Amino acid sequence: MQNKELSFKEKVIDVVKSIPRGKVLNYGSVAAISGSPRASRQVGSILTGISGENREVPWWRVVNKAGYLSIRGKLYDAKELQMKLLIDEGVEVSKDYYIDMRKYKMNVNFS
DNA sequence: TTTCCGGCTGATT
DNA sequence: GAATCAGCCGGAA
Repeated sequence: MQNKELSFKEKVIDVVKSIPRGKVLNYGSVAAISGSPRASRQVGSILTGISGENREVPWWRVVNKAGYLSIRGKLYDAKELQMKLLIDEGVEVSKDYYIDMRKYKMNVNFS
């Protein structure tokens, strides 16, 4: 462990854990807060590693900008779980896996 | 170090 | 909001 600071992966996890219940955040914002506004894809890749194994991180509150549950590949089955969890928190999710993030997206403030 | 891949984003349409 | 194209970025092999 040579990095004095948290790795990008750790930062992303920390940000996702800070997302309040009933709110959602897009990958771009999480990536930006983590230090790389263009590394949105990495965020998704990292979330893949915590989903199914780590329940302390509300990865289901992270969606893409279009409000779509962008889960693909391995987590394809988790897509239904994500929708269920979001609805349980009060977030409206369409049967087509789309979220009204215009109302549920968390306000990110750049200090 | 180079190469590849991936839960994306922005600009257009 | 939805579909298509091209560009970015970090981690693993």
